[in-house]
Amino acid sequence: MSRPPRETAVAAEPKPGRRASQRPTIRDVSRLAGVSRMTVSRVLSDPELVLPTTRDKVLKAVADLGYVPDKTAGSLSSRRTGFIALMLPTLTNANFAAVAHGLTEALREANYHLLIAYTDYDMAEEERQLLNLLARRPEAIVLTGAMHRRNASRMLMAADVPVVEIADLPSQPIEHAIGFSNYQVGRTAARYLLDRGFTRIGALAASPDGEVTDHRGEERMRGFEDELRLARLPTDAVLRHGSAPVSFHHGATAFRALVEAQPDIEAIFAVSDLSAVGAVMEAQRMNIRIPQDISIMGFGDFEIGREINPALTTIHVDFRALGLRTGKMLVDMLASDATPAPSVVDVGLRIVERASIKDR
Amino acid sequence: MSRPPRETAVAAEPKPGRRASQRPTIRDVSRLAGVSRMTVSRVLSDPELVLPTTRDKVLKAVADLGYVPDKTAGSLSSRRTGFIALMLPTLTNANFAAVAHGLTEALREANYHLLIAYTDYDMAEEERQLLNLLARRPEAIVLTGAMHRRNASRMLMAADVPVVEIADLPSQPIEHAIGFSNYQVGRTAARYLLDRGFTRIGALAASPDGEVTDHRGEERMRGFEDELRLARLPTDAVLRHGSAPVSFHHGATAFRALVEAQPDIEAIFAVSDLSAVGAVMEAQRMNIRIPQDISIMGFGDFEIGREINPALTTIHVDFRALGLRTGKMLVDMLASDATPAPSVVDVGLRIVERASIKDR
DNA sequence: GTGACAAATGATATCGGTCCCATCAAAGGA
DNA sequence: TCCTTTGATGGGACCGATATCATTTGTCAC
Repeated sequence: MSRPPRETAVAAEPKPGRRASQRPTIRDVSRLAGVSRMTVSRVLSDPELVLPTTRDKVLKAVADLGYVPDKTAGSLSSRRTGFIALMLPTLTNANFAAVAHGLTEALREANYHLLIAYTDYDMAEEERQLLNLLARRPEAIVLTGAMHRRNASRMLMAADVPVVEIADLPSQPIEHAIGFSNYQVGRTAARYLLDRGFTRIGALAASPDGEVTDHRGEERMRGFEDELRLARLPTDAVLRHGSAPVSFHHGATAFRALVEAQPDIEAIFAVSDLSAVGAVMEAQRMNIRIPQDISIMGFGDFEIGREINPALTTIHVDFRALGLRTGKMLVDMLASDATPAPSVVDVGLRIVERASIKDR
Repeated sequence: MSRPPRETAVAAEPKPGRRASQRPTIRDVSRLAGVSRMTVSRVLSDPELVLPTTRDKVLKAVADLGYVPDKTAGSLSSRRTGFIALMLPTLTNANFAAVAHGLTEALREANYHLLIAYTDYDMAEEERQLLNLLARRPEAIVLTGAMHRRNASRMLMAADVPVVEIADLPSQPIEHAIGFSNYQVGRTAARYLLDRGFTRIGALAASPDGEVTDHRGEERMRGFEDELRLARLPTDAVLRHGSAPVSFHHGATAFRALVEAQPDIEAIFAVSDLSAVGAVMEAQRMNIRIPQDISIMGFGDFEIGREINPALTTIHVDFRALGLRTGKMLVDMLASDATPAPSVVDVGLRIVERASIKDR
């Protein structure tokens, strides 16, 4: 019984193992170049180790095939994913975006890639996102804001991953922290207004009872109120209005509400430049002169504050530098596999005096 | 010769293979629960397949160990990374951030994670970032802006990954496109001003010769100039000033330069609301009344435009919806493994009439 | 009771790289 | 000359999951 005739010279059929992908692997490159897989791997990760002749053969094969190494496989094998995780409240805030930019820049040359997640100021979401991030096995994790659920903290301790908390100075840091004290921001703002002789002082913030809470903003308000109280001034003009996160519109409506409730108000600190700018715009519409009638200061030094009329006095924190610094620290830390002692760095803050506070 | 005595009852020493990590693996869970690894895997990915009793045993073991599955390993095995790559010019632009938000939201329930890279408007960087992204084996890749280097396009074609270009309508889409025509934005803006009877019409944009180029902004200007020319109007008041990307400050300085060069200017289109708002602020400082003396319109409908005085007339594109829509399309596409025909969707644009254009 | 079929679980190969160690050739030293 | 050292390359195990198929157990009809 003769076997049914088969085409001769069939190309070696791919084994029907799993569904075959078209993408070339390191094995294809090695075959084409006539070297072992290890040699290909070396050419791509540490070319010095390979003879120039061999290297060129390999690089040609790589180019011919359009080979792009699979970092998923590489990560699994080397136990280094090259990911740094970053958790933010939101991306739609220029200062948080600046943190991400600074981080990216610092990580770029060391060839780490940022893995961004954001919580929309929702703690439950933070916990979920944290799991997602951890599952990707980042080599370090950067958190914004110092308020975490118990569970989240536990997960982090267990994960055996360097943790850096930024943009705040937690009273009980998980490990490293690079930031500034939001509480001090509030106190500094109040002090600044007190030093200028204002006595009817108010503030614009979000209500902490909303669906979401901006804990960092709340800290600023706490500091602000404390400083007022120390000066034996009332805090009844500290307005919690609307829900977090604040916005230009928030500032506008809150300003109107505050002025209507407290017509004799002299100076206002807004929890964010966003609110402060909105307040200035509303003041224009209400024919209230800034700073002659009311002085306003904000926090965050957003670009728009420099451009409005009058330019906004604010408290500046260099968020991009914060990101850069954090990135540099991580790169150093991950390069030397020593585990440095937990550190807390205060990058400080700076009042930027512009024209929205009355000279007196 | 007797063997040296050894401790009895040593806990099974971990084989000294590679440096051992402390993190529990699926194997640890399976041992603790007394089931196979496969059963653990099923409990975590498709619990319906497992008997409730077994499931509970496994979940308890998972909780006791604090086990977090390693998606790197899972991705390699299943050939599904759960990553969607997103390439943006920058994160520090509210509209691009909104795209990222919309995308994230649409992808969340299908459990995809966004992998963000950005180029800072630099084409060489785009190419580098593209390689980084591709190496992570995303299941789809979303690009912003339709201008790519030859090489980048080739890499994408070869990568065998669904590609969606957004926020523009490329003349030669790589595959799918969801966006709007920046050229039409420019024409629409010019038409709007022409219809209102303005004849001395100018524009504020960045110089295309700088280190970085905003091709999407350039397209808007091209459309704007074309429409002016069709109306037989000069384009000499279309000012290219400073370098991309534009900012509030750019708008302020460009406005001053334009007004000084063309004192009789009646109406101005700014390539972005950022410039337009900066221009309005500079006008206030110059005691030029908007819109009585000069009318201004922008593009992008940024939040600040709603709040300034006068409120800014602008061209609105719903970037968040754009992201959402893209995400939904991808989720559908990846769920059915059919390869849909390349599609191009124009989400259109809308003029938002506010107070910065003079009624005449 | 028995066979057919479904449900639950397990064994093993595999994904695509890198780690570790072995091998071999060439160079240098005694 | 022979041994040691160094440099270049290769072989095979392994990273930690999942895909696939096999096996076991349970259910139901006849």
